[in-house]
Amino acid sequence: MGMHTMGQFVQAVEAATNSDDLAAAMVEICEILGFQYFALTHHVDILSASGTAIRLHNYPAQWADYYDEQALGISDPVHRASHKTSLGFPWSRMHDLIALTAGDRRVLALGSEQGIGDGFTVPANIPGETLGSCSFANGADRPLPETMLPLAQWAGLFAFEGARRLWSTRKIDTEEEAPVLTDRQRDCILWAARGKGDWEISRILGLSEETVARHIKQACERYGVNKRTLVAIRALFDGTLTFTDIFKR
Amino acid sequence: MGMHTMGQFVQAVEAATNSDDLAAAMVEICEILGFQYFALTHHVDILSASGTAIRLHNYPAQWADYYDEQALGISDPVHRASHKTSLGFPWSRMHDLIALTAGDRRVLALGSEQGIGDGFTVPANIPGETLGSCSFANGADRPLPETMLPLAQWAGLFAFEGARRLWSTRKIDTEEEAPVLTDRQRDCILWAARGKGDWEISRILGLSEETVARHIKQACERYGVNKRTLVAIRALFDGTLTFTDIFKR
DNA sequence: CGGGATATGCCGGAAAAGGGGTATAGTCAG
DNA sequence: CTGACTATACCCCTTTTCCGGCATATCCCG
Repeated sequence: MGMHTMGQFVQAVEAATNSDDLAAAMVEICEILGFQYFALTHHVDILSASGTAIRLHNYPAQWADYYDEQALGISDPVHRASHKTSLGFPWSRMHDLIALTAGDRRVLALGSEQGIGDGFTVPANIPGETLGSCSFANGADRPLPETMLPLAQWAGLFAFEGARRLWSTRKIDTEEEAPVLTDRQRDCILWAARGKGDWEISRILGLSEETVARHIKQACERYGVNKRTLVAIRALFDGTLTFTDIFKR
Repeated sequence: MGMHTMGQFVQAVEAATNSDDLAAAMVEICEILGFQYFALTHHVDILSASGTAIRLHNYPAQWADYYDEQALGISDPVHRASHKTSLGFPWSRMHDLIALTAGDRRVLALGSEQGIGDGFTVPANIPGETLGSCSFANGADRPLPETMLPLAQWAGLFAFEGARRLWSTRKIDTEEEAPVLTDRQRDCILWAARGKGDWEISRILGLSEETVARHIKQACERYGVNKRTLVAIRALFDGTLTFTDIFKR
């Protein structure tokens, strides 16, 4: 196969002006890659996020309905796994990424009954944005097209970018930007995230307790939140802090 | 070309037991894809993050030294752009992602003088982890191998995953078993992570304020911590909560 | 049945965090 | 040089959180 057909996919996605165009391109690329189904989605409870969240798929209607009713979008093991890596993964390897609960296995078994067997999910993680992914899947009787997975990785991300454009999720043109903390603010939030109180932090950083409180307060203002718990989580989410920062040493 | 050579790359990366093995595999895949240089890196100031951060490249030494001295790892326009997307991008398209400052152009021009012309960068963003990327580049006289970019996307991510394994970025969670929270404890921690106070949570869940405080207190005990900020972060880290849970609308 | 875990309520004091000002000094870009 | 931003420090006051203990009702499991 080749780059030729991929070129057509690129053109189709870039030319898409609505979700139907994008869906058509996805159906074609599925054909080429050797998949029956695709699902391009933000990881949210779609019923409560109607409209604003990316959501495009050609799964069997019955499965999609059940999925929405149960609000699986927020607990789906496939989605959880996609938060642990940036590389696409076959569903059969999910247990390398997350611990599967009994409920997870039930969901997977149920999907299998509904005609969704093995699949390949491409994470689409962007710091500070709603997490998303593009999944490709086949019926239980049809194996994954192993050799196509590298191209599926690319096609999935390219399609997700196309969806972001269509849903106007990209923030470059808008004025709102991810808050940037000063070094001191970040230091203080880091120690707060480690569970230290203001007084402890002041000893660690050699500041007065008041100054620590001030830095944390101002960090909260930048994120537009009013609790240090939330500022720490937001900083974690957009990459200002990382788990390794917090737990190391 | 094909999947055959990609298969060898997969084997080489998976078999790698140290960074030299990985570097050798990268050199080979660069050859195949049509690039001279690669850079697999966490986006940090490498001089102050010695040892723990992923960092592997075959850039000209002179450029790398300059880069480190100036601590470009944290302000590099290529890195900033890679925080805005999950899809690999040619450097010539960077301005679609971020606004390039005068300083950015200076860095790019300087790189060009040092033998780094156009390149292709694959973002590797994972929530809660240090942001990273894998870049492929050529000298100024050599154009990007356009048709290879989809495979470069995959190879870059695969290599980054290999690097994460070698640098043991994912190992922290195997130390101790994650405490299990009761449903109510989890509910309360979830709302606390969303920045709600006990009184608000009590209204949301239909409990008394005291009971909410009690659940949170007991959740803290299970994690062996003494602050709600830390319990929320620990729960996020071990998957008891997810960013999607917290930010879902 | 009895023990353990869970969920719920309440009290009170000590400590911490949130929200409002004010002020000085340094840095850096325009 | 000026103005914006940063880092530092202090004050006051209110609200929230933390910590101890106490008490009841449910449910499941052996």
